[in-house]
Amino acid sequence: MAEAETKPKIRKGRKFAQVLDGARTVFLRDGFEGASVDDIAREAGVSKATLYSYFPDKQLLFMEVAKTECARQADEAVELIHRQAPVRDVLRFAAEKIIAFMSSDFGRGIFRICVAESDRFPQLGHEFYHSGPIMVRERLVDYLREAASRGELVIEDFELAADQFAELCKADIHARLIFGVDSCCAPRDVKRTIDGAIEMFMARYGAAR
Amino acid sequence: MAEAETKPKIRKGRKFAQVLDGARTVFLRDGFEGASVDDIAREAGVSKATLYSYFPDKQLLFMEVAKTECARQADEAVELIHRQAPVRDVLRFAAEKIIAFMSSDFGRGIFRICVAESDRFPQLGHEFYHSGPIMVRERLVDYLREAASRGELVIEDFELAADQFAELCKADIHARLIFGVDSCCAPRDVKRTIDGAIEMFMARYGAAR
DNA sequence: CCCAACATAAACCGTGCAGTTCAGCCGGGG
DNA sequence: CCCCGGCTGAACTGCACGGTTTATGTTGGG
Repeated sequence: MAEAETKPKIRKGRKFAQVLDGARTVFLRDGFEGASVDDIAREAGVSKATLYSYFPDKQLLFMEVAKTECARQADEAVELIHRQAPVRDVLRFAAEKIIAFMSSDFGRGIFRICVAESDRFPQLGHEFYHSGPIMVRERLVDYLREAASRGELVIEDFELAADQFAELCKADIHARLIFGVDSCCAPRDVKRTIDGAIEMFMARYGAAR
Repeated sequence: MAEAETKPKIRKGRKFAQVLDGARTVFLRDGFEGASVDDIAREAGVSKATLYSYFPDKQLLFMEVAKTECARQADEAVELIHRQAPVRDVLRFAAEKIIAFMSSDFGRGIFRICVAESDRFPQLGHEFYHSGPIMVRERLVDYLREAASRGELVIEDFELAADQFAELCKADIHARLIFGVDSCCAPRDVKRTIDGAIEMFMARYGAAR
């Protein structure tokens, strides 16, 4: 699944990863327009000529970085769940993961850049959506199905329930992060949001107690 | 509240609004970096010289547009609520308003640009946050307080409850809009999200029936 | 009718950036 | 020892853009 290896457009070689890494850093920091190829080459510790020997142009390089990062994002999401613990514990674990991701520099960076560039690069938005939100939803749905079959939850629309939970985890926090109001999110606020999300979710979907 | 009129930095004049309008269009379409001053002048039907006679530079023009648009956004939010209707109806009304805004070209545009530029222009993120999400929260909190005092709802943390509801309205829809997957949101999906949000909110905060 | 203030189009300047070229350097394999 | 391919850095091209200037209208008030 990972390697098609047959793409004709991009050469490989010793410093390939180096270039990609530098590009990652700079694009995530400065966005597509903001990043200069010279910056990227410097950051990567590579000459511009070398960079252009690997990638035909800035756009392709950017798309390659974006794709790689989306894949990485997906990896992060995969190890989300699959537990037999009490529902509330599993939900808390998932919530913490979700919030940790969106608080991280990486999470914020890739989100920002995808939002900003997703109409200049339509497939980028698509890629991000499927490797992020959709991935989370799928993991969550898997778990919810199990829990429901054990009679711990009562859910009709699993996709919706999953989306709702993920959304609840963002309450207050996501906006503050994105728009940079008091950049660091106090653990107190995080706990409040998580507790709130779990409480709400259980009130709606918890088996009648 | 609207006019301080004492700002020394920006001249007024006949074509002031024209310029601002053109800038609005182009910035919302192309972002800050993407927009060229020539484009803006052309769009505004004004010469570049005229434009620069009103605004000292691109940044100031941008901030002025952004501030204006944030204010507009706030206006949209204000007429949200204050009703005596059944809770579910009021919530549905609010949800429709929220979704309508974020589906609109204007809503998507300003969100995108604020996300993209909020670290180049820190006060922009701040402005957007306060004239958007915070505004909605305040209206919602006002209403929730009333409803709670009438015994129709039982809520401890009103701000959290308001944020949660607003967040629930985004489920699935927001991401799809932002990242441009099947750009138009089917009314069916909207209804599903709204119904889901209301159901969840009432399950959590509805007075014991 | 004229003058002053404002508007316009167009040329212009400096800068920064994507992308190219080239002369040279390094390391490894014949 | 030499050759060859990858790498380097630095210079260079072309272009687009932010911002300024200029020479020419256009308008409206005294």
